[in-house]
Amino acid sequence: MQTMTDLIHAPTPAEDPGIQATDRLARAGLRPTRQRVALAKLLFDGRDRHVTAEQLHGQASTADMRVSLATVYNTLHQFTEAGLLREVVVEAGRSYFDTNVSDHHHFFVEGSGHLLDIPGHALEVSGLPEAPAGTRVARVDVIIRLSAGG
Amino acid sequence: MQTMTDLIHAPTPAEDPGIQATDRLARAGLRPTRQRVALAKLLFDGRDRHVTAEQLHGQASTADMRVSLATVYNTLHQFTEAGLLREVVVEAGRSYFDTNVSDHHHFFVEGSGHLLDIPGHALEVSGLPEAPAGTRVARVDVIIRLSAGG
DNA sequence: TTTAAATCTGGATTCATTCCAAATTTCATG
DNA sequence: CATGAAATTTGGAATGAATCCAGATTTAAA
Ligand SMILES: [Mn+2]
Ligand SMILES: [Mn+2]
Ligand SMILES: [Zn+2]
Ligand SMILES: [Zn+2]
Repeated sequence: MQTMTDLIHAPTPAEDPGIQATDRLARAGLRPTRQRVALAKLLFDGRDRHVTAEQLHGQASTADMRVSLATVYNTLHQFTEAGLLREVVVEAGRSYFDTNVSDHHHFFVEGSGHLLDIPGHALEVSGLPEAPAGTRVARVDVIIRLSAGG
Repeated sequence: MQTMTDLIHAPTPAEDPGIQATDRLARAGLRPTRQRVALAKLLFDGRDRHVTAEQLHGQASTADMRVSLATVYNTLHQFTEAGLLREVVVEAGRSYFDTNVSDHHHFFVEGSGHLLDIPGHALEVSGLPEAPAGTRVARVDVIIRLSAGG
């Protein structure tokens, strides 16, 4: 549930890499439950991360945090809805969650399944046709698929 | 298995939209089994199509062709390996197979799951960073995600 | 505190896709 | 045209990511 105080904040989480997990949740209007705080600490450690639910669940287990896989899925989706994460689909049957919510694109290394960020300003897409009537552009994803072997 | 005669052909299937299903298979070095010919007829009807395995299986059933779902999957993958199709991933948990194997990109309409082609020449991606050492660019996919509501 | 709403959880379930081993079909060869 | 080895097909089982569910627990407004 949203409370009045959620509406008076200006700064975006992405702008402030050093903010604490609890603050981040508060700003996003999410209750700071034990599980969410724990997962936020793992996710927002300063690096840009691209993780699957299973990977994050594994990392939490390793760190002796008790969180069910169902909650990891719930949390990742909640964080995504709140704009704290972005979902990236590059392979059928697997979703990555990206802690970098700024405008950017990706290298995808086919064999390893690794995602690498390409800053949005580095890459330019020109000649975009108009969106079909009755639709609007929600997002432009550029995925550069890489194979091993230079 | 490939035979000697597979190697002496020049023209690419994509260049000749009117060729028969059996010819297409022969040129790709695939045996013209009843199932493959039937599916090729459905797929390469002149239009550019983006179908899932389930959709194609449904269409085959409707047309009173008896083909198992396992064979549809096998065939789609074989056609893709042979360069007759291209696999497109835009949503987790679902693969589309594209009869347009020329260089192009896609609009993806979020709600309906529809894919629309954007000719490759219409769109230009500039400022591509160099591929990381030990890798080469296999493909560049641009996906423009559309939401309903102009 | 009290208590309703929100959240968490293990287990069942869904669903696309893959796997499997037996049955059938294709086709090079004689 | 017949033979046989290799390729292909197939129904059903298995997989694995993701979702669903309903009961137990936690959060936070009042
Ligand atoms: Mn996963
Ligand atoms: Mn499908
Ligand atoms: Zn990223
Ligand atoms: Zn296409």
